[in-house]
Amino acid sequence: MFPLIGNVPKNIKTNQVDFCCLFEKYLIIYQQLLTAALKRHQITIIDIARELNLSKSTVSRALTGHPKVSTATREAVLALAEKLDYQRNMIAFNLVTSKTLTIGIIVPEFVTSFFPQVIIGAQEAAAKAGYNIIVSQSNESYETEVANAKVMLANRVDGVLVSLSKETRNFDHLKIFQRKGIPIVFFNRVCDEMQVPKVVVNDYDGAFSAVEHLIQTGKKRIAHLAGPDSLIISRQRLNGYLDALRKYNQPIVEELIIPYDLTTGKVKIYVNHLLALKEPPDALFAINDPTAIEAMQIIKQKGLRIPDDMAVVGFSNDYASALMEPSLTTVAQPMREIGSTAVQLLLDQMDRDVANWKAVTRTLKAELIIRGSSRPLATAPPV
Amino acid sequence: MFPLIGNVPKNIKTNQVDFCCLFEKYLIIYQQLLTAALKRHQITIIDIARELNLSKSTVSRALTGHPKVSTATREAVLALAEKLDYQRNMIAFNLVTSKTLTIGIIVPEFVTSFFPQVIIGAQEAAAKAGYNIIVSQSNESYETEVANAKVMLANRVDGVLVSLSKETRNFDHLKIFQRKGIPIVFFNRVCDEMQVPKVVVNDYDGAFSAVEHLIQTGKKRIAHLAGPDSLIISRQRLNGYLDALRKYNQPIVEELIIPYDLTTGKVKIYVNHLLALKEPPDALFAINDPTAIEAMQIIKQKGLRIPDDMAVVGFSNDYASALMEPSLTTVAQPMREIGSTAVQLLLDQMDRDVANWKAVTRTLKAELIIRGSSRPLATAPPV
DNA sequence: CTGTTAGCGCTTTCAT
DNA sequence: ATGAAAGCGCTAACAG
Repeated sequence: MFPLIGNVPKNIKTNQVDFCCLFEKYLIIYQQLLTAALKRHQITIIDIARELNLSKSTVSRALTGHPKVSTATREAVLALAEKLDYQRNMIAFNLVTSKTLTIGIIVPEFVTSFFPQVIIGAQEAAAKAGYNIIVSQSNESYETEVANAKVMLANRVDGVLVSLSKETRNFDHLKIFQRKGIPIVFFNRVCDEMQVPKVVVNDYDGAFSAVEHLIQTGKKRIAHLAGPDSLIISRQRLNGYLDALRKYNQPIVEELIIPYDLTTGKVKIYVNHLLALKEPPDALFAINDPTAIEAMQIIKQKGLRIPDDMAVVGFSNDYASALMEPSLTTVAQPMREIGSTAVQLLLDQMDRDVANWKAVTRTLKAELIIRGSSRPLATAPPV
Repeated sequence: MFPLIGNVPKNIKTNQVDFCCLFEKYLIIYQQLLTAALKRHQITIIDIARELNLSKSTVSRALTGHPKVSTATREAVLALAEKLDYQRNMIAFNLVTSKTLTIGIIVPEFVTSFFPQVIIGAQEAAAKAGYNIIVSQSNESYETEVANAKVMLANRVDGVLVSLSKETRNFDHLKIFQRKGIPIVFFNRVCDEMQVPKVVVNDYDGAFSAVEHLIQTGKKRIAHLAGPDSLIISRQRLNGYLDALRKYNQPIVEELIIPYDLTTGKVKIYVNHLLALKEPPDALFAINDPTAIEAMQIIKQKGLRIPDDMAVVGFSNDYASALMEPSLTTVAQPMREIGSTAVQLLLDQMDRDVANWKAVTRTLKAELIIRGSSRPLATAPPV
C-alpha cells in the first residue's frame, strides 16, 4: 500500500497499468481527504502537508518557528497557511502540551463597575503574556462558585483568579487547584485559610482615613453599614472604622454598626432604621459604593441634606460615585492594577515549580477621595 | 509482553521465577504510571480503570452515563471518581467530539453597564444548555476585534456572539466563522452585510418616542449627539430623531446634529459648542446613557437647570441613569434578554445543518422611561 | 455487558 | 533538514 500521507513514492513505475492504478488510488484518497476537510470545515496541518508534499512534522516545525527548517520550506508553509487561513487547533495543542494558555477568573458578580474593571486589568496583562481569560460569576452563591470551579478544572485552565462569594466558608473546591498543581491567586475577597498569593488593598487604612475624615469635619455619630462577617474585607474595614473612633476618643455605639449581607433591597430597611433612632447618626460610612449610593437616595428622599444632616462615604470609587449629586466621597481602589497584579502573581507561579510557590500578599494602595457627600460647604476650598 | 492496561492475565503461572519476573515488571510499570500521574497532577480514566481492573472504555461509558453498563460497575466507577476527585479532561473530550461546549462573546467594551448585563443574560442562558462563555473586548478597535476573532477561532468555540466595534467596516474576520460552519449571531451593533441571525432593539422607535416626548413637553430646539455613522444603531436612532421632528413639523437644524465617535472626553467639546450657539438648544437627545450623563454634568456646571433650560434624554437605561440628579430619562433596553435571546438563536443554529441556517432578526422592545431630566416640573404628576 | 482498536490534530523524540 | 512513529486523554465503532 502507498503511504497516505507524506512523500509520493519516488520510484513510480512508468508502466501504464501501474500508473493508472496508482493514480486512481490517489484520486480516491484525495477525494476522501477533501471531503473530510470540507466536513470538518477546518484546515489542518495534514492539508498543508499534502499540498506541499511534506511531512506533518515538518509543517508543524515550520509553523511553530522551529529553527531547523529550511527557509524555503518555512516560507512555503507560512504562505500556504496564510492563504488557506489555517488556525492551529488549540484543542489538540493543549492536549499535547497540557497547557491551555487560559486563565480562569471567578468573581461574585459584575454588575457594579468594580469587577469589570479588575477583569479589564487582568485581561490586558494576560493578553500581553499570550493568555486568554475565561470569566464566570458566582452570583454571590457558594453553590455556583463550586460549580464554576469545577468548570474551570474541567477546562484545564493554567491558573485561576478568585474573589470569593459572600457565602463561601468552605474552601475545598479551591484547594483542589492547589492539589492539582494549578496556581491560584485571590484578590479583593481573599481567604486566610489558604497559603497562596493574594492581592488586596489596605482596607483597614482606607476605612480609617475615611472615618478620620468624617470626624475631622465635625461629625459626632458616625454609623457604619458593615459587610458580611464572612469577608475579610468587611472585618478590615470595620476595624479601620473602630480604630479611627478610638483614636479620637469617640464612643463606639453598637446600634450604629449594622452588618449587612449585601442583599439588594435591605439597605433601605437599615437606613430607615438608623434615621429613626432616638439619636440618629450624622454620618454614614458604607461598606462599598453601591450601598452608599442606595443610602444616599433614601436619605435624600427623606428630605435630609447631604452632607450637612448626614455625610456619606463609600468604598471603591465606582463609576457612578462621581456622578451623584452630591458626588460621593469614597475610598478609591486601583481596580485595573488589582487585576494586572493578580495576573502577574499567577504568571510568576506558573513559571516556577510547585515547591517554590510563595504565598506573597501584595497590598495596593486605597486612597480617600473627598467629594461633596462629606465636604461641609463651610470648609469648601475657595474658588 | 503483558498488557499494560486492562485485565491482569488470568493464567498467571505459579512458577516462582515467572511470577517474580511478572511481578517485577508490573511493579516497574505501576511505579511509572504512578509517577506520571503525580507529575500530571491529574486523575485520568486510566487511573480509575487500573484501580478497578476495568477497561478504559467501560470506565468511560460509566462516566458518561451510557446505558449498557452494569449497575455495580457504574457505581464503583462513580464512587472512585468522586473519591479521586476525577474531572473529565475537556480538552481531550473536545478533541474527540470536536465540540468545545464554549460560546465566545466579543463586545466593544464592558465599562458601562450595558454589555456586562447582556453578558450575564447570555451566560445564564448558555449555562442552562451546558455551555461556557468566554468573553473578550475589542476596546472599540478593529485590530483588536480581528485578534479576538482569531483567538476564538483557535479555541474552536462552538459559536460566537458579536457586537461590533465602532471602527469595524470590514467583516472578513467574521465571515471566516461562517465559512468554517461556526454559527455567529450579532447583537446590538449588527452588520448588514452578513446574512446571519441578529438581536436588536427597535432603536428607531425608541429614538422616535424619546424625541416625540421632548416635543410634547414643549421643547423647540432639540439637539442630537449622534453616534458614529458606521454603526447601524446610530443611523436608526438618528432616523427616529429626524422622523419625530418631521411628524411635528419641527425644522431639522443641521447645527444641532453632532456626530460623536464615542471617544471619551469629546462630549465636553460638543456640549460646550451647542451651548455657545447663537440659538442654543433647549433639549438634548444623546446616543446613549454615558454620553447623556456626561452632558448633564457639563450642563449643570454651566449653571443651567435640567430640564427647564435643557432637557436630556439618553438611551439604554444604564445602572447610573436612575441615580442622577435629576434622574435621567432614557430608552430602556432589555439587556439580559438581549443576551439570552442571542444565545438562543445561536443554539438553534448549532442544532441544525449549515444549509438550514436562517438569518432571522429578533427585534426586542426598547421602552421610554420618563424621569426627571425631561419632566417639566409644571407637568409633574400630582402626589 | 465488556474489551479491543482506531483515531481526533498536534508536538516531540528518534532516526535518517 | 526532514520523515516516521509514538502518544496526549478521551470517545466510539466493532467485536465478542
